[in-house]
Amino acid sequence: MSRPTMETVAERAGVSRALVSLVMNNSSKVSEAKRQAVLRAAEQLGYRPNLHARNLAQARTKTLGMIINDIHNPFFAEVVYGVEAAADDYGFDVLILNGGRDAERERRAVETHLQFQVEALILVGPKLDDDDIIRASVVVPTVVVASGRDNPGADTITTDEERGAALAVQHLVELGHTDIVHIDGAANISSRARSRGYEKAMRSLGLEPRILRGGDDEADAEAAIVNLAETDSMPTAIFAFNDLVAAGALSTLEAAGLRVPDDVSVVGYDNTFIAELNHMSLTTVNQPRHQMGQLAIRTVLERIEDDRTEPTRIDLAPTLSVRRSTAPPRKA
Amino acid sequence: MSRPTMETVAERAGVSRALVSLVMNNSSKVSEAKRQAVLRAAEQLGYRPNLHARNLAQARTKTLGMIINDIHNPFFAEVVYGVEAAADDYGFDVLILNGGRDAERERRAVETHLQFQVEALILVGPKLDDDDIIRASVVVPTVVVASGRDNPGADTITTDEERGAALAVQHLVELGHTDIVHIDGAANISSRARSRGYEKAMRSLGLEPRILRGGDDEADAEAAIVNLAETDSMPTAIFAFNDLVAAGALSTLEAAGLRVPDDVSVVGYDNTFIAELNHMSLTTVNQPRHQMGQLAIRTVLERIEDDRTEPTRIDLAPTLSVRRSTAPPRKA
DNA sequence: CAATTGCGTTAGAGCGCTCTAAATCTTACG
DNA sequence: CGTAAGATTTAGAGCGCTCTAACGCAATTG
Repeated sequence: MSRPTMETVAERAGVSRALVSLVMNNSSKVSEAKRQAVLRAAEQLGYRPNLHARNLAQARTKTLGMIINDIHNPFFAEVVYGVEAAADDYGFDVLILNGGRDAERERRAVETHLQFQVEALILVGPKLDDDDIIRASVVVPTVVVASGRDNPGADTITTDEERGAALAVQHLVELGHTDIVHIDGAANISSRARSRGYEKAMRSLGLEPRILRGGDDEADAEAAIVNLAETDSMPTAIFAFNDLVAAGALSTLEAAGLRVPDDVSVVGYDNTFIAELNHMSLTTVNQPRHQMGQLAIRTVLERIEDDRTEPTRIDLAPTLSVRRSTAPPRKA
Repeated sequence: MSRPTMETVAERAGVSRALVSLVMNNSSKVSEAKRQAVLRAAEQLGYRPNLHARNLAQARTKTLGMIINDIHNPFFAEVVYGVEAAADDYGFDVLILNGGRDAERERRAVETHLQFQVEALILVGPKLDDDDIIRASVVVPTVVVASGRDNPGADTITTDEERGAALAVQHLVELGHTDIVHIDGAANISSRARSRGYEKAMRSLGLEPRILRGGDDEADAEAAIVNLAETDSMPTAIFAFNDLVAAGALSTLEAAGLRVPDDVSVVGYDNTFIAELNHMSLTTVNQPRHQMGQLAIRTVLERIEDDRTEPTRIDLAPTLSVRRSTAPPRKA
């Protein structure tokens, strides 16, 4: 037997459907007596408002759609918490769909969200290309978080990744390193900015940049370092594209008999869970993820409620989390 | 200006609303000419069906609600992928809500899902208590994944955690260990079964169990091991409640000058991302998470489509993933 | 005491869609 | 050429809710 409706509750409480509606939206213009009667009836029947009906009638949903690049990645989880905290404050529900590291899946997720009439779209580290994002942002306010680039049409929340890379270089140089290699993120979306930041920082300090092609996992790091050991000289410090690559560097270096940080210092990027593990204890560049999530909501709400129309771009400052994977070079 | 509706599309295509509906549900009884006309009109207008209206009219949503204990935890991510893959196969959308390690939040998430009229609830590692789960399962088919216990009213997908613990013990004993300590999960939901498995396995092999109070993070492991070093004797092997505790053990042991696995072997549980990192390379008990997710969907669909009513309980077999954190004891 | 005010309540239309039953149009056949 | 059988198409009710306008009634006022 199907779920009770407002009609059912109204009957049981001996009032009209409209009155039940008022109670459910706790309107002030309902007598205490009737309010109680309605609440009691609802309770007894296990009544729950049907959001679909409400959304239809109200022509708004108070719902936001979020798409996460990959739930596997704890980097994004922190952003999600920021988003949820802020959305709660404003009384919005957040529906999460998993992109699964696949642009096609993300495209379908956008479609699903739009069909659910979400009032805004929050894309966390999207794989989508500019056209996809433009197409979405025409329909509904869209904010892109942590994509590492500008997104036409949409609002953007990023951190300054060039600056993040510069922080890493500075830290190593201050420790006394001069021979610092960068393992980049290959085709990864943020790779460009980080490499550029590394290169600029090195040059501005009068050092020669050395960039190796990496990727975004441990194996990529291994390949890069093996290559380094065989055909090139081993540097005193490595700045990796992200924490996972840094982790790969750690194990590959130790397998080669080199100690971190005694022989080689390693810096990661993102300050994920991995970096925090005592056993890894990676010095790494931190992005204020929670804050990024919160700002995403604020930004998007400015469009919904205050109908702002010009795109916004917020670029936050990264910081460095120093741990035990960096130290002065041996022969310094 | 608001989004186009079926009415708009119908007008533009010069047909009735009903016909547009047929096309949108790609019914076979529509002439090719009209189908094209409708599709073209829809395309031009950027029409998207309104799911709320559809759900209302159909009195079903083809949507499942999933609640994840904590998106931070990559253990659950794999389950999510299993769930999504299976749901895709059956044409269901899966809405994800984050429990945030908080029973109250989960309760609200259940409520939200029910108001969205989801056809089933998938609870992954829920914090909810039995009553909450019963309450939910009365309204809608509910399946609990990886809760480590039976859940009245709901279907359950678990792995045999006692057996998992036994696998760990067996492995260590086969390597030659006899002095094996277990650091438990304290109040953690799965702690009981794992400890029991450890204890039984030890006794059945004629060994004396030693259980230390742990917890579920690195610090808990550290406390336990410091305690071990100071007031008790160091064993040759440690079986930790989970991978994170094992990671804590790793770093604490090394900080104390002990080498893993040369001096002490360490086994974790869950085969998370951490265990896989080369630099950790933890031997650990693996749960078939992807499969658990898939089975969750199958199970719940049996209720929705084949209206099964008796509760199901599926208990999968864990396996052991042997890596480099275990080896024969030094003096063997 | 009739008229006014205001509070609490309700009737009824409408949100965008599906679905049944009925209408219309083709086509085929005697 | 008339008619039955299909094939397409459409009208219209209804899903559960909100919202506007109006209603009933008691309290207030001149």
